[in-house]
Amino acid sequence: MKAKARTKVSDVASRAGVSVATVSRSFNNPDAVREDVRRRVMEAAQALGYSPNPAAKALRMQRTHIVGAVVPTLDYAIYAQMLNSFQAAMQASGYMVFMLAAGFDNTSLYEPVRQLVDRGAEGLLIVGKIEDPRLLKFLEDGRIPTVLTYSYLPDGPFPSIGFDNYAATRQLADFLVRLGHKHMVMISGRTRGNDRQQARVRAFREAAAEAGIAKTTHVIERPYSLLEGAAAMRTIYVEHPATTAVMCASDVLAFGVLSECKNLRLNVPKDLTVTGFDNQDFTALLDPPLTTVDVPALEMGRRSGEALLNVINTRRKIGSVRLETNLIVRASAAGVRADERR
Amino acid sequence: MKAKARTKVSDVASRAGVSVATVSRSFNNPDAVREDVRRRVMEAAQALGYSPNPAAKALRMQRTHIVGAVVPTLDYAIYAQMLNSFQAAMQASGYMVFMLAAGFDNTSLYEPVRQLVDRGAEGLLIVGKIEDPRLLKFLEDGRIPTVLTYSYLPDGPFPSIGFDNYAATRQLADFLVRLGHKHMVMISGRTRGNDRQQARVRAFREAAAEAGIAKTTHVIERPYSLLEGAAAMRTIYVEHPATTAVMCASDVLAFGVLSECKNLRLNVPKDLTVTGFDNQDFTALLDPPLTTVDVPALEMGRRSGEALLNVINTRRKIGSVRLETNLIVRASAAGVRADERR
DNA sequence: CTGAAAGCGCTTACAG
DNA sequence: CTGAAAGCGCTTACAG
Repeated sequence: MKAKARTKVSDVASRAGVSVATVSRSFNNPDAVREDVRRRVMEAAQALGYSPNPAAKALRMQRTHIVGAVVPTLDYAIYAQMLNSFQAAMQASGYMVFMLAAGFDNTSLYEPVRQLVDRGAEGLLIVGKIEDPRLLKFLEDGRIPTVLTYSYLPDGPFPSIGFDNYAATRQLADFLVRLGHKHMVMISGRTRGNDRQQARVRAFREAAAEAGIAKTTHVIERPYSLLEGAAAMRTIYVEHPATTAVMCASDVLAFGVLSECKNLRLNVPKDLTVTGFDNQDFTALLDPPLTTVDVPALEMGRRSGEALLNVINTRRKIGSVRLETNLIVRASAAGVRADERR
Repeated sequence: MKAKARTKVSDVASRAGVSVATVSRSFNNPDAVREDVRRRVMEAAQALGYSPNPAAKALRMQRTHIVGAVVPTLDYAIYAQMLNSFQAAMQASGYMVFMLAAGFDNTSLYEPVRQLVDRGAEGLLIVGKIEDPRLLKFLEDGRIPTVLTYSYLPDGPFPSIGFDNYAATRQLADFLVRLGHKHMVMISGRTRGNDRQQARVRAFREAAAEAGIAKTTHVIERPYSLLEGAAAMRTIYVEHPATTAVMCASDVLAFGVLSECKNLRLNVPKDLTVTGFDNQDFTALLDPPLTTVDVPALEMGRRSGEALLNVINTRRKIGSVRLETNLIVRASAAGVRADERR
């Protein structure tokens, strides 16, 4: 068993009794071909199951119609959704996408991204701020069309389609402060090479500082996972027993926390307020339903696709877009009991 | 701003003072080049940041080193995990992957898969049995290396790396029968064009038939989603009030069922036994922890990658691989109370 | 061990 | 409106 030879322009040309130039024109510039000739060509192509060789086409046109998408992981609903809608947008415009799961740390992205470009990616979608100077230089020197997403970064060298991680987190933290919480812990994701997490931690700390409760608030850094959320909750229970609110940087961490609260016989929200981030579908069905922040994953993916196409086609600098987030208040967050207002 | 011209073999050649043939050989057949010459070439390439044009290489070699992966959706942990490990395996061997989310119905896969091949995919990974005759003919006529996954299909035209959906479901159903359940409902995913779901439904029905309880068992078909699981549970509560066990074809459906049970004041497992499928990480943290079936997603992805590489490189027919699943018994499943053993 | 040349399958400027 | 020919950037059989 061996690969069958693909039919090529010359096959179609001889079957239709025309030159290869005419076959090519029939596909790419149909108006330049007499109608009956074009029809004959198309019939021949159809009969032979012809489709142009993408490598030959790419070599000749200097366009691969491939882009690369760099996400932290596929195994997290927000990124999967984003990628789904990005992919759909690109495919609708005739682009294919190479997907790369590169982890959450953006400080050593050069090698993997370089590989994407070497393999033909004409443009790139990258989640978060680029923290790797080599990569930055490579993209700028090579003038590689690049769009960042997830973070809104209006001052950077590349357009970004994202939301304000600081503002969204700050809104939630301020909300908890107003509910009377003075002993709060934030469970953040890994902050190394991750501007989104850094912004969230900063928002939490500054909210606490401005409320005058910096001394009674803490940040615990953990990888995103259910089990890590649960483990972090046990740590909080032991090391910060006065805590009345736990703010998680992701719904998955919060799910773990909620589950551990059951083991610890802590009632949420009576004994403890818990919040998440992302508004994943399961949050509404947790017990109690989770207060969280709605993030426009599908819209980010779609609009990032449009933006990237724009940059690729026009080669012009375009502006960043700041998408809205929404605080979703559900039963897992409530005010502090009078006797806890120390 | 315009794209910068990429450096090409001839640039490296002139900088190193050799012919393009020698540059090419230095990369692809280093032993055929004198050591000092090769070093000079490599230094020149390094200095210029050279990497071979993939389109030119693909055209000349008639190899794109691209494969396509067709999954139902990215937004479901099992497929995301599978794709992650498939991708890693392919990348390790120098292959890039075009990803395609094509939905759960395999009866009209021809167009999207054809696009993958037209865009250069040399081989394909497809989740589940192919139910589209046009696609089958296209793949067989074109001798396109193809590996199926998720389903174990030893008798089909393509090798498969998957598990026995019938056996896994049957094991679970028989387990519930032994616990004394006589009024069972299965919430299955959509069965149209989906051999995995069909096998699971068949396993459930045959288990019930052999236990002599076919008349008191039912199947409800719903899309995979939390909310659909919850909605299905309300339907069961109203239309099949005698039900003592609900078998869900996915953990996500079961999560929805569990959540709805809380609203309905049904205690699981005292009033109702609930089971899932896939052993997603959250199942252990549900309240109560969910009885489910562990599916080897990562192993499927990795081994499918190895199998596909094997077919691409050797062009030989290879055998299918049947992976093991494990019944994970947790608190959500228990025997029927004496007064319910009607 | 090295180089000149052919050719992979396209598209398009040029000539008619 | 159509065709002959050049050329995109590689690799490799061939000659030396």
